[in-house]
Amino acid sequence: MASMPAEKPETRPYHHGDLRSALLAAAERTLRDKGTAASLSLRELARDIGVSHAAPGRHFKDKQALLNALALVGYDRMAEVLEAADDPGLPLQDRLTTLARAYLGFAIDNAELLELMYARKHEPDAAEQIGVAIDRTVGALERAIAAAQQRGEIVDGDPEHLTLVVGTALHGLASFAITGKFTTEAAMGAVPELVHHLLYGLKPR
Amino acid sequence: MASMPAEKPETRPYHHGDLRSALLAAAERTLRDKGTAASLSLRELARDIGVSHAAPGRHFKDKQALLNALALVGYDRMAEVLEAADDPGLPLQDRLTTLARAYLGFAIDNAELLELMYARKHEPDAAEQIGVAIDRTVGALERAIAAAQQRGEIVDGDPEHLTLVVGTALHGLASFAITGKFTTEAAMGAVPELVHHLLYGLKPR
DNA sequence: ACCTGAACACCGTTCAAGT
DNA sequence: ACCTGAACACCGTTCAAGT
Repeated sequence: MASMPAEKPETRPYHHGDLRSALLAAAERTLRDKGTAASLSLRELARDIGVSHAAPGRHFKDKQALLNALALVGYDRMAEVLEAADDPGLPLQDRLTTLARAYLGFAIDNAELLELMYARKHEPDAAEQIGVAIDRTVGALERAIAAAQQRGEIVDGDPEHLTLVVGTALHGLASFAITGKFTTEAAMGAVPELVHHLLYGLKPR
Repeated sequence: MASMPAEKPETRPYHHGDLRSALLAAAERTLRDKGTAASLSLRELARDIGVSHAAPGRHFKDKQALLNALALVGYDRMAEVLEAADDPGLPLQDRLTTLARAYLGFAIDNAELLELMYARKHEPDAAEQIGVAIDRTVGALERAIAAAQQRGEIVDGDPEHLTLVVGTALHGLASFAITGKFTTEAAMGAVPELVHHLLYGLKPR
């Protein structure tokens, strides 16, 4: 028995419960409401939960530490969404399109969280944790591509490099969608064509 | 004479000069030093420049307004860099690689600014200004692709859609580089292969 | 171990008043 | 028109003290 996934009971009295996850949950809710991490105050969080304003300091050394933890939550949830959406039985193009839609949908529904997730952090330990979280996220994509490659449906080459092509494009599209460059529908609608172009290239065949 | 581009003298006494651009310049410097917009204080900016802490309020209604203006500066500068880097005489693949390198280089050198540029803003007027700025940025890419298309070197289809393929991939790669998923060298090194895959596709020919 | 209360050194924003 | 000074209502963070 290596390590069990952390349990997250849906309801819980925080009067004496575990403040850490209460803070994370409240922070996510507030972030979604206010729309920006700048207008997120530890003191307000503490007030909402009903603890003293100094209490958060026991669980997060910093406001940034809370934000980092929240970003990690986001990565975990995104990985779950992608893993759930992946269907190895599908033909390559459909499989990629499905994954792309799942990623884009998550990104649009969690725009505020995404902003945290994609923020630069220099603190080495947080960066490392986020690194493995990203790898897990990209994992589903990489498996789809490696499988297709073994079937000869994809060009030879390092699967990691090939995954990068699709990964960067999806990431960029999500970013454009979030920034408001596209509507949700336009972004979602662009997915099939994007996947097609990635597979068949911009040069005439 | 429609509208002249704003003049920006390099040196200037701010005691009585134009505070607005002094604030923007100081903000960019501080942003670069501190690394994050959260640790950027209007009061500190005012102190550095030598005006009262209420003075910035005359020029930016909000801290967010300053940040928005700074993002716009970033877009303008990025568009300049891309337009300067574009060489219409180059063969398609080289031309795209050059543009990609220029974009990536700018992104890495101006990571803090990029974070501002790619932040979601709901304020309608700022969003609109940023929209046109993005279009200008993507313009160089779009011209390269449209030209190649007319030469028959690129697949038929809406040039805007085709540009999106390259644009999203570059944007995503820059984002990965900034987040620290790649070193600068790794990201730059990945460019030629990425462009190649975009042109020739992931499916075997 | 976990939380509180008070304290410190800051903030952003507003607004009358000055030049 | 542009800036100042004072004031208001907040912050994040620390630290002794409580339970």
